[in-house]
Amino acid sequence: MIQSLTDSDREHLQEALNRSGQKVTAQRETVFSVLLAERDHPTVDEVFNRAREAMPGLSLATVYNCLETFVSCGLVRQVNHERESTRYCPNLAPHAHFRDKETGRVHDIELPPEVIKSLRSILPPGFDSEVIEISFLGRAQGTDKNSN
Amino acid sequence: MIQSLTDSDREHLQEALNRSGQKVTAQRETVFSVLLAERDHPTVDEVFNRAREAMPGLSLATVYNCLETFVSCGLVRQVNHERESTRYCPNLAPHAHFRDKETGRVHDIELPPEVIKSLRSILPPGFDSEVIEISFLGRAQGTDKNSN
DNA sequence: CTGCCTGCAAATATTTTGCATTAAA
DNA sequence: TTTAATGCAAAATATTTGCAGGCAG
Repeated sequence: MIQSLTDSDREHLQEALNRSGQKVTAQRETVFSVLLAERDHPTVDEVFNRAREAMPGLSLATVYNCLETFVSCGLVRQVNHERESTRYCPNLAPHAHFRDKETGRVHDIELPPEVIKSLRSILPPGFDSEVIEISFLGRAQGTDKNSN
Repeated sequence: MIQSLTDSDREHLQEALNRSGQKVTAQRETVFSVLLAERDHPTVDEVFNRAREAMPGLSLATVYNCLETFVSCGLVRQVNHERESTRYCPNLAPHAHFRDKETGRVHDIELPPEVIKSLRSILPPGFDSEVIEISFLGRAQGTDKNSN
């Protein structure tokens, strides 16, 4: 069951959309609420299926549109894992991803500033990077709850 | 123009395939030589087109098969970049990737052991990772030659 | 020989696009 | 009212699969 947005999340969405001259729509609210509900980095298709529960008429193309919009206004990040479809993640704090080989589940791993700094330091002169994507692949024992 | 494998590279291929009970075929040699020739992390389709120059009858499905085989026996790594097709890279030394937003070109960035160590150290207990993928996205000035 | 591999074609899967309609601001 | 977003269907991409015949070991 997808719950609707809290006032605070709705404001967050509205502000980000307005900032880049985009409109708040019911579809965008629904898709955004799906991303916030379960922090499991769903694929487009997973988002589509979950969102349709709350909004049966919703189309797949609209889900693609919404996700692209969210990425473009910085509400959501795309994550690619090897041989996997693109996944989406509303956690904007700097973090790495850990994909469990067994379960396929994707966990967020906190990324301390000094690690980011040491990573940036390996770039040769002339290389300037805004985005760093870090993915681990392996096994996670114990943890069976959503990370974030 | 794709040159055929050096003896040393051919041995390398042969050994890796044998080790996992796979066979050396002309197609596999061709595909492997394509990967070694230009270190630009080509997509499947790019590999296909280049390989066909040397071997016109080659089929796309075979290229997919070959690449999967190479990945499975550790000859080649897959690289995924955001919103891009999977790319392939025969550089097995630990390294990060840097994708230039302007040119689309993918550079390899050397990854010092201490940086790898600091990355592993951020994993919570119970998380065990064999593979770390690090991608930078940004702009690279100057460098216009293949990195590797 | 024997089993793995190739090539083909068809099936899936994924993502994008054009356009008429609808809805937000 | 004006501009942007949705929904649909079709197209474009990307990847996988089944299977008959071919070839490496």
